[in-house]
Amino acid sequence: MPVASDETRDSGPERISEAEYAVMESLWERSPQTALEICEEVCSRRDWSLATVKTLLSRLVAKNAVATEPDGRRFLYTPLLEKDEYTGSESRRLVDRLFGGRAAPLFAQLAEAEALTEDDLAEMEALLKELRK
Amino acid sequence: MPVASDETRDSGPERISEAEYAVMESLWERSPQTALEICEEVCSRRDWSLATVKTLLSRLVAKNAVATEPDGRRFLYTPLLEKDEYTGSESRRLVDRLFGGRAAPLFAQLAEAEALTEDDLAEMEALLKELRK
DNA sequence: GCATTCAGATTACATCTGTAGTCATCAACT
DNA sequence: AGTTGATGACTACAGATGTAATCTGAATGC
Repeated sequence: MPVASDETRDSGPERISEAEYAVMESLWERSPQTALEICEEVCSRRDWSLATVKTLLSRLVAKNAVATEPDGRRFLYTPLLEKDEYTGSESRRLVDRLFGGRAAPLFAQLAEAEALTEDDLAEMEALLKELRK
Repeated sequence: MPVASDETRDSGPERISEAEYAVMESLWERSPQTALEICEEVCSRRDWSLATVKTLLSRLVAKNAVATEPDGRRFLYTPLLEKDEYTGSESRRLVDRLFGGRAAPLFAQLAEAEALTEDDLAEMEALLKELRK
């Protein structure tokens, strides 16, 4: 029997690192963008060089998190990974890892740390009411 | 003016990695414990060798997250970093990074992902009521 | 007292991450 | 057409992490 055509496995979306996330944020804000445009937005904030952004972009492309489209001799980058998809899976990871999958203790934790604003409370109340309907 | 006595800086508790966290979990569950006892609890679950646990323990000691106390020729390990301290700071990190410091969108996210159980909802309602008093 | 054994300490090593520098290429300007 | 500048590709390199194997010294069994 022939060797199965491997190397096509996806094994779930690869995780993206914190630095890579900064690049994604820029792309979620506006896309497509060139490497230079992204750098203009994030390089000063993070004190990065353009080269750093380019490296992060190629890693993101390798991870299938952003797509490239040629535009003359440069590339336009577009996010493939959606922001909600990312924040959702990271949030679930945290809840699973730290709170055994239960969200309530996380909430209690944030309350104790006084990390909940008045607005948060109001929004969450509204959300709860909505979920209960 | 003399050079400030540096090298005593703490610069905040060092972050602990995911593998290290597994060891901390065991110690939070019960402490003090020996390296072997910890391994008995986590090695099978994570498919680790005792050597791995020992490495992680020394890194945790270096990071000031656990304390050692000699017991004959081996050590008893005790957590220095409290569980709440850790989960609290990790939770805040996530909220800051992904949701601009606002907790409400995190809950919206979890709700959308159907990561909220009935119990969670009830507990959160109770907690909200409590916070509002 | 000497061999065995059981710690912790030291060393190993591949991968991932942060952060760039350098190379090769292609278009554009003079 | 040759030089210059802009771009992505390739290379670099240190520190963190995952995952151990090996070394070393002390306790213990004869």
